[in-house]
Amino acid sequence: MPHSSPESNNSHRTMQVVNHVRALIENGTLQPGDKIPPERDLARSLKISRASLRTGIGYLAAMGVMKIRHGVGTFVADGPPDLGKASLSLIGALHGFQSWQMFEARILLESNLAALAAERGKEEHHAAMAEEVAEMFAAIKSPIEYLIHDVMFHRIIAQASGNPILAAIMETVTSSMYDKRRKTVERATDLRESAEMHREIYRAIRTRNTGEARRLMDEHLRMAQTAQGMERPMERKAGAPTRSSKPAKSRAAKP
Amino acid sequence: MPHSSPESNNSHRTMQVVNHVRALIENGTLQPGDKIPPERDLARSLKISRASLRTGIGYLAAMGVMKIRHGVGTFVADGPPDLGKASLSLIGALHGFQSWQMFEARILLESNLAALAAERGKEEHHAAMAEEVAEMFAAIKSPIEYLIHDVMFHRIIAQASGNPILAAIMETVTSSMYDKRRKTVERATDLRESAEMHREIYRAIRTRNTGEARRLMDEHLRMAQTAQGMERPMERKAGAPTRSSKPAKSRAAKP
DNA sequence: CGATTTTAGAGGTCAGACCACTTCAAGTAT
DNA sequence: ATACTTGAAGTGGTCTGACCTCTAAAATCG
Repeated sequence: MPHSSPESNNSHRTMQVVNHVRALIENGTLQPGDKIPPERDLARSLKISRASLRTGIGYLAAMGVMKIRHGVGTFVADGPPDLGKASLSLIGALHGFQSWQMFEARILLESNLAALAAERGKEEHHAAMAEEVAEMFAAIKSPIEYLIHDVMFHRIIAQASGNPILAAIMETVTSSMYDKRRKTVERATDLRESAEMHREIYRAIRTRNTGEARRLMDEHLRMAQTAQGMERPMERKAGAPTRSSKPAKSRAAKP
Repeated sequence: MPHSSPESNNSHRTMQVVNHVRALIENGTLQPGDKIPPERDLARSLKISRASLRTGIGYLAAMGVMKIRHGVGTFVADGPPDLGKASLSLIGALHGFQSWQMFEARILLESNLAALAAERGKEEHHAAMAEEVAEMFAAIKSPIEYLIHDVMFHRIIAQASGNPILAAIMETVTSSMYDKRRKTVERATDLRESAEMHREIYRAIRTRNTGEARRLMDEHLRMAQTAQGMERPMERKAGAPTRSSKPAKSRAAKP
């Protein structure tokens, strides 16, 4: 399974490291959670300076492919894939992303993910979801703990969708909203009602009612959005937009 | 407007650089396309070594926030935002993303984007789209050039959707498929038919027929998917999945 | 046996020299 | 004059090697 991928930018040595790791990952030598050799050793074996090696590793870490632990070692990332949690936040600042847009993206992604989960979810997923729902009801008194299971529930749905790419995207988007979500949950919204909704969503997915799953998830998230006061603002008639996003001058496709 | 964002990993100095840049971006001092000071100067002004500064800059570059040009300088990224074009490719290799999953994600995103574009698109977008459609018809004989306008057309729709986040995600996904798309287009599919479909999509969006826009985009992309033979494979009854994606737990690394 | 200290190993930072690429202006040939 | 060549300045890329900090596990002490 080839892939080429231009990887336009970056310097020679950096790419050398990235490609080396990529190769190891693709041929199965490196699996999620594995530890890679110490920088000094790896650098020597690749015939490059430790500094350059570090640049490459840093590049991979920035994209969430590697996890560096000071004093311990460098590992291949495991757990739910994401497109680099920090990126959305930075890119967002750069292009002036709005909260309601974040929510819109999340609603769109998750409602469709729920539909896919209803269509393809397996027993193991149903079981895991049921458990999280139960935990939510059990944690109605503890907002912090409730949120953990809430996140888990949505994550399981993403996995159940059978499309890890969409799951990764969702993970990236939701993790960017984690801070605000936490604050909201802490000032005690009606967790009981929230738990009920999750249960309904679970049921729709279990009974493979795709349409209902999508609808319920959509409703659930819109409610959460309202609770955080992040609805899309009124349409402005004219005048300067909050942040112009002009058609972007030429930008010819790559050669 | 604060933002916190945990940014779990990464070392002190790296974050120092990242946050410094982030601050400059957020307070408007740094805008897309701007050039930042030379490494030597910036390093001195931040009171850190050039090596550390470079680590931070590299981190930002990996996420697509900065663009480094050897011998020229380092700039804030401009053009359509993306979540780090390389990341999806790497993460994909790591988690065994399939081509059909990529396409499914793209179809889901773009069909909804088309619907949003139909709902919110402005005259400027309509005009730009019309132009690209015209260019496509004009380039029916030149696959390479056709593709450029094809990409542009979809990109404009993404902009017209009014949600830069979804647009950025789409950009990330589609750019990962660029290679294969190019190969396909080059072995001359019926470009005329393709152009016709784009025109229909354009019309649906212009007339603000959201449902039709979504349907047509969906149809258009499924057709493209079939042309590249990337449909979702038959459902397997039982046995081991191509790549298990179990709930993911511990992290253990064995020395 | 349990708490504390030591130590080995891994990543983080630093300093300064030198290499490679881009630009662009001065110089030279036609 | 015009066009090609050359060279210097500026900027990112890489290298070396020493030293710092953090973690985890082994050694030691109470």
